[in-house]
Amino acid sequence: MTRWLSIEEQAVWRSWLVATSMMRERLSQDQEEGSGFSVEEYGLLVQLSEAEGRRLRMSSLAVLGLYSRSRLSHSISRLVDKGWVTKEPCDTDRRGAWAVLTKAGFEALEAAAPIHIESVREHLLDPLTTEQVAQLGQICATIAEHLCSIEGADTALALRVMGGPAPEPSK
Amino acid sequence: MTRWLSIEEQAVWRSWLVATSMMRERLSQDQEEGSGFSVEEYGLLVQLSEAEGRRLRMSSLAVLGLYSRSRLSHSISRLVDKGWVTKEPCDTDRRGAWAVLTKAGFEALEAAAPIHIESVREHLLDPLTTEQVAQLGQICATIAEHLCSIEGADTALALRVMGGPAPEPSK
DNA sequence: CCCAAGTAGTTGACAGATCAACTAATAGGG
DNA sequence: CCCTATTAGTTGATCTGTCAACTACTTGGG
Repeated sequence: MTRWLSIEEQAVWRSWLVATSMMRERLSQDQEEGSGFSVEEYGLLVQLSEAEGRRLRMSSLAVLGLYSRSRLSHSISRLVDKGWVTKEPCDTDRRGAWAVLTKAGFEALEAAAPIHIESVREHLLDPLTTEQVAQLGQICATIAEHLCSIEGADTALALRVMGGPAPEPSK
Repeated sequence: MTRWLSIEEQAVWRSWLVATSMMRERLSQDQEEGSGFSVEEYGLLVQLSEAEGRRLRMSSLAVLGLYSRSRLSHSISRLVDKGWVTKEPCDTDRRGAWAVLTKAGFEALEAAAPIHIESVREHLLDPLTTEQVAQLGQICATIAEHLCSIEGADTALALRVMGGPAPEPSK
């Protein structure tokens, strides 16, 4: 027995679709015009830049960046080619590998950040009232938490930045 | 002079990123498991199904579905191969082409709809309070409208379903 | 009536993402 | 200590999306 969407719910859903997809596209566009990398790569570099020693194990980075292992592997290879990242073997687990942000990578990130931020402000935060921004934060956090609770436990790691202290890494 | 994001703003932005990307992924997964097509294809078929005569000119469909011409052309070819859609020449403009939903396409859509709806409810609507759903609708509509106003005029067409009567098509 | 400019749509080359299969190393129960 | 199950990461085939170039048709000014 399908519980169909009411007109209002449909409207909410469609505006969600339009807003998220247009926002994603606009961000990509702004980003790629200014800096040499895509929004996705930007996200990875940010994660690395915030990590201790500007390095993360591949699998942690995959979780934090919501990447599949395979996608990450391919992406990182490209970043290595561009010189933003290097890979180092892991002493304590010889299967493992560290992805390490290079100096050049960090500088590229610093250069790109203002463009990114400006785009976020202009297209997401500025058009909303302060109250709406707060509501949006609450709403997205709820949705994200709900989705995390469904998936594997450690996906929740991706939320660690979203408030509260960082949970202990799972390994 | 970059106006950096406050901690709270950062949290909002990141939860937006996580929520939108996880939501998209989950929806794809639920969808593809049950029906034979992707969320994107689903969107196109819905647009066709709602149009008069279950047909749309390629360019209108591109606007409504937020597709580039090229992407649409490729996607429609695939849908034609699968038998969900056919293409018909346009009498009044011999450059033009109609994308027409087939009977099989409509049936596939009907079969997929409950899965789609269920996923939207479960992951987006249900975890939120009624009030939050309303807020989210308002927020997304604002963002979408803002983005539309930046881009070309006719992108606004994509919003026609979001409430209010349909504006006159631009041509 | 003609010609330039614009529009509709397609195409093919390329970049990025997904998927399944693979190697290599660790972990843990007997 | 071994043997299986699990985890880390990579690879290559395939699919989808993007971009720029292209054909074909329409439109509107002179």
